[in-house]
Amino acid sequence: MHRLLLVQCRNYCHTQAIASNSQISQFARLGQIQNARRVFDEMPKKNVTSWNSIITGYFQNHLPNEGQCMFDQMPERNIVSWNGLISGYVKNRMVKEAREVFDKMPQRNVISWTAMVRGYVEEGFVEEAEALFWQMPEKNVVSWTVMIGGLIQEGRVDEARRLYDMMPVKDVVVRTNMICGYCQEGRLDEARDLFDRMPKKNVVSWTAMVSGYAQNGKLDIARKLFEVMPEKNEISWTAIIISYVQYGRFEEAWKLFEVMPVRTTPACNAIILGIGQNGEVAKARMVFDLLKEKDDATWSAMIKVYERKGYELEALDLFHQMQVDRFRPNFSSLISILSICASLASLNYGREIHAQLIRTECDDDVYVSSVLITMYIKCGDFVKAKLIFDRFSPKDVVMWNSIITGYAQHGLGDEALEVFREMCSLGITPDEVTFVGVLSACSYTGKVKEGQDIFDSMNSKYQMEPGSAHYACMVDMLGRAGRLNEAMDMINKMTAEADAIIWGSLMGACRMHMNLDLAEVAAKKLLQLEPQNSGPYVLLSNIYASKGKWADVASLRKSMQSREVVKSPGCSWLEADKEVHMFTGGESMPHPEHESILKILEKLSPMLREAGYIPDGSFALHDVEEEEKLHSLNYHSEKLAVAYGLLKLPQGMPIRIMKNLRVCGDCHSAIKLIAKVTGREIILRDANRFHHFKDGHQARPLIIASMQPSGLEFHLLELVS
DNA sequence: GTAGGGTTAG
Repeated sequence: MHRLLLVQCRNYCHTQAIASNSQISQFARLGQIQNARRVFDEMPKKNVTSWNSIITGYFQNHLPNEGQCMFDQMPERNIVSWNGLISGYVKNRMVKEAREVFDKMPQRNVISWTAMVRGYVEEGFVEEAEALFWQMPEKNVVSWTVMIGGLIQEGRVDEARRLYDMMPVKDVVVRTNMICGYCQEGRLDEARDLFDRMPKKNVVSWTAMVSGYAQNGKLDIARKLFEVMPEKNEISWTAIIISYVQYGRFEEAWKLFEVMPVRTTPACNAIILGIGQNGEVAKARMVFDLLKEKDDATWSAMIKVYERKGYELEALDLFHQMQVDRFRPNFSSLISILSICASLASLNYGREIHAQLIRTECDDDVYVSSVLITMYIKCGDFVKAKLIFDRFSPKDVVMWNSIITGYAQHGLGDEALEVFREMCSLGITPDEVTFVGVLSACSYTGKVKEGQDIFDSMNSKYQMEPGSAHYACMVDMLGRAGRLNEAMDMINKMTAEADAIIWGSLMGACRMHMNLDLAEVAAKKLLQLEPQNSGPYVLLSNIYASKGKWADVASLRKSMQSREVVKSPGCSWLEADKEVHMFTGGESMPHPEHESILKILEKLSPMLREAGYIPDGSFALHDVEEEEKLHSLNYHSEKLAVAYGLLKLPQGMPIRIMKNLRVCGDCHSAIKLIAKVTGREIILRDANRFHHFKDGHQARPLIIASMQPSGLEFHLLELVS
């Protein structure tokens, strides 16, 4: 009787220990190492498995020191304990420590060897892995699989196949691995052959084959296979959705996303990026909000969408929120935020992000450096931009493009051409973007001859077919120079249809040179291509009004109303007295000091006229009486901002203004003269580029320390909210 | 499902 009780008691204790050990592992897997430890501590009788479980738990939770410490304290060890230590170090990317354990352990089995081979494979030390693999006293299907995986990882698929053929016994895992290897190299037929000959397929092998087709652009085959696979899991769904997004097939991606049974984080991340970049920003945000388990990529996907779609403030807000939710700013979110600093010309915030990149050692990267260069240039700090550019080596074409485009945007045509020539002399082949940069530099600075030569060289020297952006530059260049007929010839010469940007360039040039006939042609084309763009309506209406064709004016008005075309309100801002002041055209939202601003403009008026200023009503957007039209010109936001700068900023300090739209032609000539008669330097950044005014010229920019004083982003947030 | 080695998405 006693004996029976004792046995029962032992069984009970044994069962209890199993339950507790299992709990330890479960907690550890969930990342709750403290709970795991509590269960461990509370066990009345721990066995070697309890110790092994808690040690593995520490390594899983990236606490290798604690794991080693527990190992050192163990009352007894078995081979599982030693193997656990090896794989623990491997998981923590400490292959050297793993090897020390491997060399020190009293006995090894096939698992010890395989774990060690795996350790080398993970670190990319495939030579070491191979050496060890061939020394193994015995191999099993797992060991072969690990080695084959290492070779595949290195792109050595044929060698992997040789090993695969040598294996005495193959199972579904190694077959799937080999299939993936072929898929990664785009060798789909060989993958498919293995797949078809598999004696037993599982969901993983199906998914591997589906994703193999999908990743190689064979989406329709992938989809067919996906439809017929006997069982799907979240990974299968995610794989095909991500591929649809990657190949720009957002509709199909969304349709599948809607019906997938379990939505995973990677699928949501891809969908946010896909539909967001496709313009459905609100829907993307909905997916973002509904996703409970966000990861780094979720946040950066949404931030990127906001950045790409021009929602700067929302992006900054989310970037802030991301950190409130304890996500460290990651590489891709920092890049998005840098682009936003560039578009807001917020140098100080940009510098902060730069510092953050340096701290996290993410700055030594060709991609980051290019974005940094763009940021510094758009914020007006050429010196810093050039410094980063000069220091980085080797530069890729994107980095060259960053600096060339940057110079172009500041009207520094000579510098842009110089860098372009340097690039070519170093043997870097320019791409489409390079030519857009160089041609626009030529256009802004009136270098028609150089521009034409470079345009011609695209085809003759680089075998590159000019695209619509290049034609737009040429039309702009010829148009600015007043060679409107040549610009029109350029358009007619195009093989493809001219787009809205090209006709817009022609229209702008016609307006500049008062060629009403061609302007009408361009505006009518533009009307068809962009019915929501208010520009051509206004211009046509002005043309008709100037000819007294009032019936045409009225019908334009009508179609504008029926299509609900609205002119997006112009808005300029500048910093004075440590505050950002915003100006809108018209009188709907006057600045508190509106009266004083008007007085300044009134005072300036005779001085400007004397300096040769003729108000140009053709830029005004209403077909009102001429007198009134000229009056409303004075209300353009950029002029108000300049006047306010004159009022508030001390003499000698440059007046820096930003505008959300392109500066109007009248304001351009007026501000040029304001700079002259007041002796002030004025830097205006509009939606398109920078304008530097000094001594009555569109000046060459000096080095500008800061385009925008501190705190802009937060002021903007306040202004909007 | 008590502890140690391998496959599919990112």
